[in-house]
Amino acid sequence: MASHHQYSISDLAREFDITTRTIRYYEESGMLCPYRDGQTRLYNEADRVKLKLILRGKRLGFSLSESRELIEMYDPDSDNRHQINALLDKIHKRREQLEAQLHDIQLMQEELDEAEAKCMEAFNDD
Amino acid sequence: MASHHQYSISDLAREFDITTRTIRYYEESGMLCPYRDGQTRLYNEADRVKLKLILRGKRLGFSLSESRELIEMYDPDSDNRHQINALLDKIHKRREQLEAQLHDIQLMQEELDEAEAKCMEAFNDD
DNA sequence: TTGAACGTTTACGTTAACGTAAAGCAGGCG
DNA sequence: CGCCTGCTTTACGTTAACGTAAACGTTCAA
Repeated sequence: MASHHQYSISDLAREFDITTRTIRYYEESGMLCPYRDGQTRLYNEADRVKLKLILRGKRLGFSLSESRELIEMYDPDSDNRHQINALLDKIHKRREQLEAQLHDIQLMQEELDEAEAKCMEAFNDD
Repeated sequence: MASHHQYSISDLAREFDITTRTIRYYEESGMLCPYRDGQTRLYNEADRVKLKLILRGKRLGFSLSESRELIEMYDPDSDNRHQINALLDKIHKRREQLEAQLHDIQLMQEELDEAEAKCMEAFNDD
């Protein structure tokens, strides 16, 4: 059912507005392992999604290794109970972090409201 | 109206769970300039709030200089229209960033729900 | 009075996340 | 054929945000 797209490294670089160096660096760090046609890297849809997740993690302030942990949760290689419990624990902690972050964002948004109002006010005082 | 508290550098370090080096580094970067009693730094409530803002910015994935920009918006030194317009522009852009970030968080929360469900499922399959 | 417990400065070290430059191979085109 | 475009590798450089160590000055309780 479709979506057997192939992407070159610069296709992805263009789409996500990053450099090819960045993509290769993510591969160096073991976060991507594209198929090779000879020397040339060929990326499929799964690779593309992974890259997207990495970049979203980055926007959320996660380090690469933190993002890797998150992404590894979706890999179907969890085989024993101990692993699964560790994963559930990670999920729980991550969720707490996100909620704290949500709170931070709400606070900052309120303050942006105030700051904006203050600017407007200063604008009318002449 | 009180709140003329004084804090030592390690008071703040303890409260926010960071090192004194970190606090001094923020001063080096021009984000804090505490009162001095001789050589010794003495921080007041305003300094404490500033530090809190810096750390919140950090949790939100902002660099120090980005946080500085945000904090400077609250300093009452904006004197001309050009400045104010620039500030309003910054506020607008920051708000867009925050909304994108909110979206990212929501997505990630949904995925955490799914991941958790998947784990639970694997847990029941025995 | 001495020795912890706090503070200070100066200065070099470290890590993550790339940037950048050099040198080279593969394919298409005028 | 020569050149351009796009890919590759290797490898050293860079910046932010501190860590860490050395050497020194207070203060205060035993």
